[in-house]
Amino acid sequence: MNLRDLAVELGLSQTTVSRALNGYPEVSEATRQRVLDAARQHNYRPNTRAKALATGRAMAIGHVIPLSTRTEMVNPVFADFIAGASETYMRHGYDIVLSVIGDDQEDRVYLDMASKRMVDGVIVQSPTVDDPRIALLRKVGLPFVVHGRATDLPDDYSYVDVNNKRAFQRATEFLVDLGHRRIALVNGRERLGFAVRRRTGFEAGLAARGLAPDPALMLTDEMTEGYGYAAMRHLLTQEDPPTACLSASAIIAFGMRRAADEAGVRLGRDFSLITYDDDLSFFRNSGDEAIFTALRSSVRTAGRFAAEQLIDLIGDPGTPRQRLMEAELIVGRSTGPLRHDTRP
Amino acid sequence: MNLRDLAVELGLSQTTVSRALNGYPEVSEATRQRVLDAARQHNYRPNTRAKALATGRAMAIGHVIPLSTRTEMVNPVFADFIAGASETYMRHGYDIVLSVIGDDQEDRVYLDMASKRMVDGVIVQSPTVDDPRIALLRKVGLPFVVHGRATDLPDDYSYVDVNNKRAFQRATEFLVDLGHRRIALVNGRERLGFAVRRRTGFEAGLAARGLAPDPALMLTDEMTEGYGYAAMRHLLTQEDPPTACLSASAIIAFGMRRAADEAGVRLGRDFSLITYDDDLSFFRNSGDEAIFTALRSSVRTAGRFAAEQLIDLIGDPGTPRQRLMEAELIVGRSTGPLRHDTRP
DNA sequence: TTGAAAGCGATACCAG
DNA sequence: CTGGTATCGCTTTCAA
Repeated sequence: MNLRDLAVELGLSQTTVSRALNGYPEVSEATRQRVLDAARQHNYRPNTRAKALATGRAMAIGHVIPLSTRTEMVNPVFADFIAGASETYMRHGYDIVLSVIGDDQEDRVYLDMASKRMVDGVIVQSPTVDDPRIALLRKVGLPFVVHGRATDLPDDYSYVDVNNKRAFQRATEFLVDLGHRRIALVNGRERLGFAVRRRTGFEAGLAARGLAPDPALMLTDEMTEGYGYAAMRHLLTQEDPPTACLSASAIIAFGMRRAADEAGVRLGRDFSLITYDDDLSFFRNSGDEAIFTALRSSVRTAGRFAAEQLIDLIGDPGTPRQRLMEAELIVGRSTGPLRHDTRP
Repeated sequence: MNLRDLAVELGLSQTTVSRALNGYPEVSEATRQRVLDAARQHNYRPNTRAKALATGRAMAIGHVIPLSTRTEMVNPVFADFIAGASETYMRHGYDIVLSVIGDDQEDRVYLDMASKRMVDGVIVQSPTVDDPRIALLRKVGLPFVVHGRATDLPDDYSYVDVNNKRAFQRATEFLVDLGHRRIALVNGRERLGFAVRRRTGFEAGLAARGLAPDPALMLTDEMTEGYGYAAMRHLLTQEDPPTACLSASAIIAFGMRRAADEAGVRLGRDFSLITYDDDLSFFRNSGDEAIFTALRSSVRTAGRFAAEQLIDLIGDPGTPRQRLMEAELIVGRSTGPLRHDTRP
């Protein structure tokens, strides 16, 4: 059932039917009702592609999910981010077009998306320190919002991010205040912007308490369970082992926990482990349910924010004004309410 | 740059350019090369929507991700499933349209996808025992492949599934052969088809070794970390506690591991825990790295299979023949090669 | 081997 | 308030 069929059946023109369906004011109420009823009855839905062609808007957002070429694995956090974003999209009638792609060929995808006109905008995940995608997208004129920030680039694009630096600084100070002096940092790869900011926060926290960072306690690698395991074993076998640690992700923390178990080290007693997961949440001695629920609900919130930003950007195509936004989502051990800090 | 621009620039008709680009044989080689070069040079990509409108094929597949209305959370396994599927899609030029939606309103999405003609087929995840979506999709004539099976329905649709029953039976027999007599089953909700088949396998395993199932050791609930934790505590405090357990998912196993830790029970020594995760993999005393890598790579394989099935189904629209397929993916402790059993 | 023209299913401008 | 018609960008007969 398409528009013409419907129009013929109603004895009206396509024009009128279209107007009635899209809420144009110049249609009489009686006609509109008749059209609406018929549409409902026949389960009519406008053909997305035809509509897109006619309006020039795809009503779709592209999400590009990088598949780490080293680990060949998807960060499960993206699922929750998308879940959050889709709440927003649903309200605004946008669809999601997904591309899962090795992080070495992302450029091609963005170019494709732009030139094939299949999406009105894209979300950029996990920016690297000096991310080339941002320039690329700006060049092709595809609206975008970044989840995270590219440290070395000017902040003249839209993003949703959390204050990684401050969070790690706080966590570090917290550990020092508990009496810890030897604190380790098990970080992700520093080509990722957030990993750099986390280290910076860690160092700032130590400095604020008059401590110097020990390079032997600062580890960095791809964020996997195996890395966490290896890191923890490595740390525990040092001659002057740390008594506490900041881990950059839940998955790392799982590995660390396993190594601790094997070594007979009880987390929370013998050793303090703080996990700050996926830009968004903050846990002590991770391993309990909060790590699943709180992390995920905050990632979802970030997804919602990003989607709202992007729709806003697209919605006003005349003015290419950019927006900055920083959402601070720090979630305690129990799933409490989220706090959002927005700066203009 | 669109087709007309390109045609004008080349001094050819749109028809010829289109034919050259799409590999039609009646174009002279010289012309084709000229067109191809110009297209590459101008970074020309056909407008997806126009193409879809003209051909009647969207070149897109719908994936509907259910968001459990109870836990409000996305099963991270879907990410890997989609990653696998997208390898296949990419090769065939299909895009993915994603809908994340509460499991109470899935019907609407499928209807929408069908009538809005935005996808050529869909993947159905986590079928329930008597899943209404299957009849719905068949009615609207949208090609689909199910990841899993709907137990109570005839097998006259395409699916990719693993032999849950046999896997649980084997695992159970394995535990009995190790000397265990009191074995627990921490299962998912039995409205899901695979949960039923897992229990059946568990019971069959016990029966095969001459043991009777004890209802007190058979738990069922939504698969969360908290449930695993509660289940383990519950099991350990019984008057005649089990010495081994089958868990239905990694996330449950995490919770059980936490409870075991707290109770001072060492997995693999005091208590044997086998996790069979997300229809696809099989682990002993879960918690090591294999659980992440092996699980995920097998889920990806399932995604690839499903995508191939679906494309095959779509590809031959004349014959509505259905295909059955059962992939058996059993992965041991270390990430070994996958074994695939396909029966026609 | 090439080109003109008719759709595909909607929107939007211009008349009436 | 309603309708005719051009248009979006591409594919696909049908003619030449």
